[in-house]
Amino acid sequence: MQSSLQSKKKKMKKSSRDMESNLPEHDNRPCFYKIIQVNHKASNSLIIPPHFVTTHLPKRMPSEAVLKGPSGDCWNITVCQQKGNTIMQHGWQQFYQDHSLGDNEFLLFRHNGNMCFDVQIFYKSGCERKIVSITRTHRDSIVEIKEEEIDFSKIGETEPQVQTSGKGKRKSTAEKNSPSSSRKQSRPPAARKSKGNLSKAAEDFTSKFPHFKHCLTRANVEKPFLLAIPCSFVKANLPQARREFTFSTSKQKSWKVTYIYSEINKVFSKGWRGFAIDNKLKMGDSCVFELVAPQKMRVHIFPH
DNA sequence: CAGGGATACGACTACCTGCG
DNA sequence: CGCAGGTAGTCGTATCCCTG
Repeated sequence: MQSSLQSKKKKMKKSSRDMESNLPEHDNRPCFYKIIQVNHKASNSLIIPPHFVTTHLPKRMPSEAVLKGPSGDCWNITVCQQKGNTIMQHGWQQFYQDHSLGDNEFLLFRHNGNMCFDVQIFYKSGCERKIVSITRTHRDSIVEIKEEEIDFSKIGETEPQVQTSGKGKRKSTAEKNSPSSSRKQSRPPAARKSKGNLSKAAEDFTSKFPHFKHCLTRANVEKPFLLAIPCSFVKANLPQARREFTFSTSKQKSWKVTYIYSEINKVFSKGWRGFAIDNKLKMGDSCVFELVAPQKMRVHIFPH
């Protein structure tokens, strides 16, 4: 008991060290923040806090500002005066859309001088967004992929190699436990054991985009049609809030799929059913889910 | 280094709600 | 009423990490 407490303390110390290491050192640049409220106004323009304008911006303010996103790409924004406020207008909408800003997300604007701002984006949980925009780089990459246009059906024809899980060095709990576990018996044996059965093509798949691989289970392709998302992927790349994603495959078609975030489950639900049916997904098929943009998922299907 | 406890995560079921 | 969507909870498995 005590040992587990100690390990927890160690983990906490480690995570706090990690957090500290991410903090900018002695950043004295003037800054202001904005919390995004999803509405028509927020997506069209952004008011720069008047106090920030008077204290940090030149009186003869240029009519253009530059926002440098977390990706390093820049957006040119028109700055104008409206009803006594200084607002970012033309160009802001593009920045807003490219970053798919969501409700209660937090933006930190650091002024580098010359109306140039570094922008950091944080989820409402307080964690910084790392994957943030369809930047030029990303757009280029998407184009690259389109140009390559891999023929997935051909890849699927390659002999699917069933990967022996072999991860656990020790005896699994299942082996240790008696086979008469009531819960275990209540489930069809085929419903499990899907893990580690990714096809060779799926195993070999690599991408410059964040992605996760998944071998489809019964629950993915039959009622209740849910697709669980690995927590590690959620933590690293997805918002801690419900979002509508656009799923696409190599066949120039897209589906709207709702991503549901809760303390217990992180799943794709609404819309996934349609996607699974339209693509004739079956238990045992391997899929790679590639996050090519904040709310755009490209799905590579490798038939079993 | 092996064994075992603790824990995180994935898979699944059950149940509720809303809508046609 | 049936179906689809959404949520909460349970259980099994994999993995981490401590101990001997």
